Amino acid sequence: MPQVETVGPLDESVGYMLKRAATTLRSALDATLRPLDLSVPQYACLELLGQRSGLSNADLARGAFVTRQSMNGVLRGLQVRGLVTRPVTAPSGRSLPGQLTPAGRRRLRIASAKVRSVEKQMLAHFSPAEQGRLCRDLTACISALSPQDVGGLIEA
Amino acid sequence: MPQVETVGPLDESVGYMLKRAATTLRSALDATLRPLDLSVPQYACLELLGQRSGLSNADLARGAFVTRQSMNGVLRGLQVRGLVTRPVTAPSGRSLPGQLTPAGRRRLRIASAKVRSVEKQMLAHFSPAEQGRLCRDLTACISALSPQDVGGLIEA
DNA sequence: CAGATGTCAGAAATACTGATATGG
DNA sequence: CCCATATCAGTAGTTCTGACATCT
Repeated sequence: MPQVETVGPLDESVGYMLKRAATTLRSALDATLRPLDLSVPQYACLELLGQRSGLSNADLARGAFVTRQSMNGVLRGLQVRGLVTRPVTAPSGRSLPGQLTPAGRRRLRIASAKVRSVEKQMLAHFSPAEQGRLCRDLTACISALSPQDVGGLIEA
Repeated sequence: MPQVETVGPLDESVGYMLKRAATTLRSALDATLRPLDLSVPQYACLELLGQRSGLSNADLARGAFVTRQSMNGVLRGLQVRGLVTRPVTAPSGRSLPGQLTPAGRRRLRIASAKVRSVEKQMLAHFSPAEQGRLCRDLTACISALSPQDVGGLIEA
């Protein structure tokens, strides 16, 4: 049983390790949020609304890395449970600004603490400086792959 | 239009940036592999078999971060297209060791080059030393969250 | 007009759960 | 007996694609 844990070229691939790390974190978050009856996208939605009230469905979808359709379902679930409210008619344009209810705020506070605890465990052996460095490294990876910065060829 | 790109607490969350980076990379890989008629899991499967011939379906599923059921479908697709072969009867136990066909090896060579190119773009502004450091950082994140290393509480 | 949004629909891939059977 | 494997089935959530209407 090779276990695939063998040291090979893939273990030196940043892309592969990036995927592994993201998958591992996702699993840990799933397990942590399950007792709160929240999926990761649902938690992300609450967190986004907690940090900026009035975000639309499309805003939340981008922020949670899901499609508008999926976020629509997520929002419906949160509304049914009374954690989020959205006006039935758009105050301007077509966007429906979402908002946390008091219950939503309470649930978010608990979930947020558990999520921070998982992140703390993940970064247990990192100094604050190293955490900031890792964050900047990841940001650099993102911008280097972003469409507007195809400058890899232009500003080479 | 808030755009969600605003600088907020989430931008300092390693977990959030990890997810963003993984999503961005996934999109870039999707676009790169599309012309080759390969999905990311399919490419991962070929890459794994290229580096270690004879991996079973379960091995490949673990290596590509998908369930055994999904990898089963992936493998079927690759077999139908003549890129991978698997024996119909297990030589020992129940595992069916997969293997690349000559056509599979050719396809992998092309795909692997394109994937490396994407990774190179992602790490354009990283020195080799910084790449190694990022890889080690990600590895540290993974092991800190892994079940066997719940030592966060034990070796605290 | 272009662009963003909300919404609907269908096809496809995937995950999750549970169950079965086989082999080490 | 325990564990890993392969496989099948059903349910659900997600993505992708395309389309349409509304509003700025």
